Amino acid sequence: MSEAPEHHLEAARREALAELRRRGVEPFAYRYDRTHSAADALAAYAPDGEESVRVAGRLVALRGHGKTMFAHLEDASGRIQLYFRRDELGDDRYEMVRLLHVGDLVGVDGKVFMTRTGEITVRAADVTLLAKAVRPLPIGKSDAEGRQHGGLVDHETRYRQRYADLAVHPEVREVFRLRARTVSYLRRFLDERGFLEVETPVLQPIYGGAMARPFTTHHLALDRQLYLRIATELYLKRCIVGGLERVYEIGKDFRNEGLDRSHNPEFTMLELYQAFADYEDMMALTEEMVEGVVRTLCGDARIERFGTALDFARPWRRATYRELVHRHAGLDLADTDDAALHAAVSAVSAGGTDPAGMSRPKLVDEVFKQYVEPALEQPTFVVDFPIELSPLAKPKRGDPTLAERFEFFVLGRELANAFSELNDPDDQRRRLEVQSAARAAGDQEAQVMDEDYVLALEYGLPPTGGIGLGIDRLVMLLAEQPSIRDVILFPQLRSEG
RNA sequence: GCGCCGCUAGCUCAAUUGGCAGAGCAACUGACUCUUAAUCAGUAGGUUCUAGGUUCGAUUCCUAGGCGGCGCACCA
Repeated sequence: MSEAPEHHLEAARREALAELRRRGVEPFAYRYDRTHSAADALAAYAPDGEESVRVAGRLVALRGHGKTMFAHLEDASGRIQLYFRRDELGDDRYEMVRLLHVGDLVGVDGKVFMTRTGEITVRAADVTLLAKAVRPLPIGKSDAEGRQHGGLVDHETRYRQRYADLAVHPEVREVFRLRARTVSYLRRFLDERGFLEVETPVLQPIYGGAMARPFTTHHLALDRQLYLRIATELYLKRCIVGGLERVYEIGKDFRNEGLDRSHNPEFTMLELYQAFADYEDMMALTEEMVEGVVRTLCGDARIERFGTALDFARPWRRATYRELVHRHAGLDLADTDDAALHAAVSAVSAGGTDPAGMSRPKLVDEVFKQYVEPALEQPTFVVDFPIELSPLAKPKRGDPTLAERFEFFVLGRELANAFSELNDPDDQRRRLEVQSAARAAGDQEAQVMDEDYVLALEYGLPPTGGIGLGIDRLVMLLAEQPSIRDVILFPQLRSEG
C-alpha cells in the first residue's frame, strides 16, 4: 500500500499540505487543549454574552463564501457549526483555513453565538490544524428532508476500512458504544454478586468444552502443537475445583467453521460458573442478568426488534426439549424410531443435509434445529436436553436419558447454553470416551478426551452451575443488527482479490 | 462447499440490440462577509474487478477466476 496511486484528489490535498508547511503551519499536531465537546459547546450558548470555547474534531462540511466560510465540526459528542471571517482571523490565518479540506482534524478557539438562521455556532478567533487528511473520506451530505447523498455504503469497504466506516457513521460508533456498555453491565452484575473475573489460556494443548473444529498452531520453543480455545469451560471448572467458587471470563473463542451472518471465526463469550448451584439457579441468574441488560440499555424490558415485540420481564417461558419437538415436529421422542426421524429431517432439509449416516442423537438435534428453533421468538428456556448431546452436563434427576441443561432462545437464535455441571469423574471419563469414539468414527466436532480435566474432577468438583452467553449475538439483538459483522469492529474477510 | 445477485471516476449511481463511458457530490480555477445538499461560471478526473474467448469493434455476450451481499449447508 506504500505505493498507493496518487489520485488527483489526494494530489490536491498533498499540495495543500505542502503549501501549509511553506507557510510555517505544522499539519500534524501533538496535542490540543480542548475545553468543550461539540455537545458541551452547544449547551454553553447563552443569548446574553458569548462563551469562549475550544473545540476539536473532524471537518465534515465546508461552505466557502469568499471572505467568510462556514463549516461543521464533528467529534464523539456530535456536531457544531463553525464560522470563519477573514476580518476576524486576519489574512494569514484565513488563507490557512482556505487550505482545509473536509476530513481534516482541527481545533477551533472562539465564541459561541447564534446565526441569523438560528444555529448555534462557534465564531473562530483561532484555528489549529491537528491532522491533515491527505486521503478524502467519503463523507456524505444530507439534505433538508434528511435524505443522504453520497457517503460510504459499500459493505466491503466498510468492513475492510472500519476506521473510515466509523469516521463517517456516528450510528456505527453508537453500536460499539452499546456493545461496550453491554459488556460493562455484565461485568458489574457479576462482580456485585461475588464472581471473580479470571483469565484462562487461549493456547491450549487439548481443546474442549464445545463441539467445534479448532484452529491449530505451533509453539516453536516447545516444539508442540497447540490449539486456540473453542471454549473456556474446562479451565473455568478447574478454577471451581480449586475453590474459587464463583468465576467468569469474557473473552474470545475461536472456531474453525464457516463465516456467515451470525458466525465469525473469533467471537466473544461470557462463561460463568457458580459452586453449589444447579441449572435452576442458572435460569434464575440468566433471567435476572439479561432482563437487567435490556432494561438498563434499552430503558424497558419490552422492546421491539426486527419487527417483533419482545418481552424480557421475568419469568420467561420454559418448555422441555421433548414437548417442543412434539409440538413443532409432531414427534414423541420416547416413541419414535430412527426411520421417522430420517423422514422428518428429509422433509424439510433443502438437500444439503443427508440424514442417512446420522446417529440418533444427531438426528434428534437436526429435528430440533429444523422444526423448533425457528419457532422460539420470545425469550424461552428450552430445558432437559437428550443426555447424548450434553457430554459435560449432569443427568437429570429422575430421568437419566436427559441432561440438566437449558438453552436460552430469542428470535430463533440461541443466546445462552447452561447446565448442572457434571462432577462425577468416572461418568465424565465414560462420556468423553464415547465422544472420542465418535471422533474416531469421523465426527470432527466430537470432543477430545482430556485426562487432566478428569484428574481435576477426581479431586472433587462441588455441585456447580454454569452458563455460556454469546456476547456478539446479544449485542446484535440489542443493537438490532442483522449481521455479526456489524457488531465486531474488524470482522474476518477473505484477502482482497 | 453449493445457488442467486453485484463489482463503472475518490464516493453514490447512470449508460450502450455490441458502436467515442455520463451525472451528482468531492477536487481544481474564478466570483461571493450569515451559509447549511450554499450558489454561479469554468476545468480536470476512467486498466468499466482480473484473465481468456466470440466479434470489424466488448463496460455490455460467453468461459474461468477474485472479492462482496443474500440464501442454503456447517456451527454458536
